[in-house]
Amino acid sequence: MNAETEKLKLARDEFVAQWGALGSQWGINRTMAQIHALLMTAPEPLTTDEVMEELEISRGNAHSNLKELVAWGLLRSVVKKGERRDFFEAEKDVWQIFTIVARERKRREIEPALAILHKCAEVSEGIETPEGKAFHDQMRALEDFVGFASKMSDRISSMKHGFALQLATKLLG
Amino acid sequence: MNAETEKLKLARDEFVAQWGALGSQWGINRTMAQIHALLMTAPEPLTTDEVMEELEISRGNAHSNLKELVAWGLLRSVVKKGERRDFFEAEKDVWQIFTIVARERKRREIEPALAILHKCAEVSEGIETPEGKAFHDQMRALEDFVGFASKMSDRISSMKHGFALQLATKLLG
DNA sequence: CACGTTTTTCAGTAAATACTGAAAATTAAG
DNA sequence: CTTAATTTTCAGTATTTACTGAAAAACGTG
Repeated sequence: MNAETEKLKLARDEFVAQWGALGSQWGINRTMAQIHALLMTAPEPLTTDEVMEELEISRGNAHSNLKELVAWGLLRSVVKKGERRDFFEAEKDVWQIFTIVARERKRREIEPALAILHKCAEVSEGIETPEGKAFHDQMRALEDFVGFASKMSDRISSMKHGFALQLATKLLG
Repeated sequence: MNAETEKLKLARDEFVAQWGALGSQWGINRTMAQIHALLMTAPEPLTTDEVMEELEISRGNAHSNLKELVAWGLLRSVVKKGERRDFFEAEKDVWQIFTIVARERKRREIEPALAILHKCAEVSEGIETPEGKAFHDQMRALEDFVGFASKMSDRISSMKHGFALQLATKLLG
């Protein structure tokens, strides 16, 4: 292996390791983030066994995290002609990755929050004590804000990359 | 206790419990989210002992999570005249809460990611193999996007609530 | 359908994270 | 300085979450 290939391997290993560590900060588990990093920087789709070997993890672990990533839409499973095994490839387009993550976070974080806030605003409607009014108002304010953020997220996610960029540039200017 | 007060207590307990459960989905621990919910809906600042009693948690637990929330800027510790104990009150303004959370997430999630991406783009600069070029390009694309998102976050967070709302409304219209 | 290959499941275990409770440190007031 | 109130620390423990490895199921081929 020549010097350049060696250098690339080191950089890529670094990326995989660090991206995995970052995953913990986000709600994502380390292995899942590592697999994502590995496949985002893989020239070709990989099999489960290749992922297992590269990251030194068990089959069960590789399998469940690959499935999870496919469920998110961050990976696709592809079939190669004359091959029985599944291959996995990552979505590499940054705007696509962003919209997928935004949509998933909305589903898992925003929508449940909205449901709670709505219910609490509902049941505290019409309580006449000052404390009751304050609670109700606080729930409504939170509900309105989160609902608004949710709509924003949808709008931006459904934009074409170029349009979002143009709009954002205007915002930053 | 009359019917209305009872109803409010139930609604508030529900909110605290559910907000805590949601916390897990985010990277935040359950107790921290519960304390935040409790104080966001408290008519008056509370002491550590009151938080302990309300949530049935230990002193150590209450203490460390209160400190963490103060560090985030989501709680303030206030002194009452003639009282030795610390009281804690929550920031209740939704726009303030949003900017605090956005700033903290940026610091903990975006900035470390940027550092990694920048370093990996750096060290893979100039590798002449196709794989090296592809890796470098991917790192740059990610770095650019994340850097851009970071700037956007700053801009929006530093806006006045009214202005952000107005701008967003235009965006949604 | 029988057999090798690949995927999926899951009970048991390991690792990471959060919590308790009591002791130590700090603070304020006489 | 002494004492009592309060805050902080932290070793030990509990809980949650993630991982392993092997067995079972599903798949595809002759």
